Amino acid sequence: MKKRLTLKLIAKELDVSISTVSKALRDSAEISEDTRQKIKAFAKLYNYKPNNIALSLKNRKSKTIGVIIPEIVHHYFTTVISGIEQVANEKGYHVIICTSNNSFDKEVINMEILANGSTDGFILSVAKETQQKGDYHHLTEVIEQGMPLVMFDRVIEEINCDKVIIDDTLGAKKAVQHLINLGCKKIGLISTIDYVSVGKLRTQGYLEALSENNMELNESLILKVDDFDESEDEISRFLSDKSMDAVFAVNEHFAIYAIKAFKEQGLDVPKDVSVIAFTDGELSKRFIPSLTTINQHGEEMGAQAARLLIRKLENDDSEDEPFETIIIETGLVERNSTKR
Amino acid sequence: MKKRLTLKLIAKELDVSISTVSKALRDSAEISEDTRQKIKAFAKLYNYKPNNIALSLKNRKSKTIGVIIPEIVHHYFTTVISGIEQVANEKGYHVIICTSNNSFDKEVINMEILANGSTDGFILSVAKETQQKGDYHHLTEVIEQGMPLVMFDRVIEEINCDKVIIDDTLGAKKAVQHLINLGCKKIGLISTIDYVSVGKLRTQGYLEALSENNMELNESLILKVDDFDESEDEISRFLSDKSMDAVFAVNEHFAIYAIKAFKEQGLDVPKDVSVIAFTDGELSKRFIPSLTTINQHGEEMGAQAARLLIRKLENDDSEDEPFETIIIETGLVERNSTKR
DNA sequence: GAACACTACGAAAACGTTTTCGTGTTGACA
DNA sequence: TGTCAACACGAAAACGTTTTCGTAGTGTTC
Repeated sequence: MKKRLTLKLIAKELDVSISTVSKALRDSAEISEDTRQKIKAFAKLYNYKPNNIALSLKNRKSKTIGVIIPEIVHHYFTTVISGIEQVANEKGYHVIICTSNNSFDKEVINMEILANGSTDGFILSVAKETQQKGDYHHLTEVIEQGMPLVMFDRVIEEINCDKVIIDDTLGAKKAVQHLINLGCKKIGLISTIDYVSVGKLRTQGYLEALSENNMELNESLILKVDDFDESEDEISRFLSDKSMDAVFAVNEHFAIYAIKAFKEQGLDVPKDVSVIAFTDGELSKRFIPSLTTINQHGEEMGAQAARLLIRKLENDDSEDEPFETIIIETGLVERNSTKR
Repeated sequence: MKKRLTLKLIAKELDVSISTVSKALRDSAEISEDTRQKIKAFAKLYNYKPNNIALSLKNRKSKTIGVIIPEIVHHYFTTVISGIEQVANEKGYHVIICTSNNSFDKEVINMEILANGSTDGFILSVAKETQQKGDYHHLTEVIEQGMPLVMFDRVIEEINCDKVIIDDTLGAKKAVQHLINLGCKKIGLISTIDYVSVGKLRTQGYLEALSENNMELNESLILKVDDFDESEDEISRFLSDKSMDAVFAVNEHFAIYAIKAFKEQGLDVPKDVSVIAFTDGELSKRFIPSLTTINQHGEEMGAQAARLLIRKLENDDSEDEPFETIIIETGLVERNSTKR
């Protein structure tokens, strides 16, 4: 097992001082051409690489971004991470990822650990439990310590920091407007209960689209799924006697259950009924029929979040710079679950 | 912006020496009950947390595991990460994730950066390009430096280190055996070209299953997909005139294309033909019909890899301990794409 | 009262860097 | 010959810890 080369070792070997070695390697003018060459040659030969930890301690920055997400086994979050990683690496940062598993405690602990020097700033999507609990002390604490924080997707209004979100309401409106443009008259909504913020916002988009088109609101066409595990049955029952010509679902899974239910009723998607979903994942692409969806552009969201964070990190007087909220445009991806 | 509390600051505030503070906080018997209480109270009040970077430098360990994977937007890898994270966190480690994007260069760079103190060891699934190139100098280098390395999934035979893999051949055999048990006589195979190792191994499992059951090998029932992007058409053509009663596909996507093609031929899955896939992902669960699959147990693979790595990290004389290769059992998940 | 053992604390080194400042050696110049 | 600047380098502090060792001060023992 070879020992890692340090400045000290090089200095001893070449019979100069540590400072000389350090300066030579950084091309300081203080060092003569001769010794500089000698030292650099030696360092290269034995593959010297400075110790990141020592540098971090010295510079009081780790060049590392901490990312905390509710869960990693989730296509959308991986696209966000992918976006974060790309711009982070480009700018010489690396990325530590922790999952909170939607647990408040784990979120707090992860933040505390990473805040103790491991990380220069955070990119975070809060855990469901945190949202419900309304306890944000861990967030305010890191902010008070001067660590920049960027929240994305699931953000907390009250916290004063940079944010990157999508316009859920507008996205939902887009989806429903698309259905209306196709000539659909009786459009159902499959959403989640309102305390899940996205459920609420997307429901609002649905309502706005209807009202803007002077279409009557029919409450019986709205389902708010309570228990995810029971959703398949719930949806099937909900769809059984409504004779809709279109459905907007707030996620892929609900859309697929809807299609399944329609099939069982002998209805064809998209001939008899159109289905559109929020969230564009692997499932949407491959399903038969493939799903028309609203794309959340996760990768761009990650990229923007990283850019925002790094800007704060590299700007010394960022203190008094105002916080930004970037809204990522959603996109309509037309596929085969809606008629043309 | 509050400044972070350090031992030095506490010492100054309480008019004792830094060493006294350090010792008091670690409950050293050298310190009198009185001062110990006083210091601990103060530290708690102002929420002192030791600086991880300083500890890393001092202890020459970072308590961090570096994970390098080919891509993160991939359900299987996220399950592995999830497993790694669970056992890592449990044992007080955190996890840095980097993606190589299947690029050799990025894999090398990531390893070099992380190896400079940021990380105590690696868990790695090599990039495709690395596999093709056959250049493993970055792997041997970190090993020589005494950093433990655990490879998973896509491993390199020649590298001497701990490994966690699944038995692709056995898994494939299981799948085909299942089809045979169901009474299928004419079983097709949709695989990848042989230089993708999993394609080769799974093909071998298919062959073994046939021969063990004394079934004749019919080369025309084997498709080796060359170009992933063209695979849909390729599969559709391949399936058009073979009148098989079952197909084993080496991944979800191929299986789905197969089902699509059968449908277009007017065949029903699973009534007329059974389809089974390797890799159990989101897609398999939700597709209609849902897919019978071979599950690779990614989470367990990650957990085992982490356990292996941490054992090496915590064992001082791990030098001469032999390397292990753990084989994760594959499981058969019966769903609706195979008849009962 | 001398010798000794505790007790409770502080000084300093170490981890691997960077950077400021000090200094010995040259050569030029008056 | 004395003064001074330029050059090339080294010593030391600093980042925040832990740990070893040294040592005042106190109390015990014969």
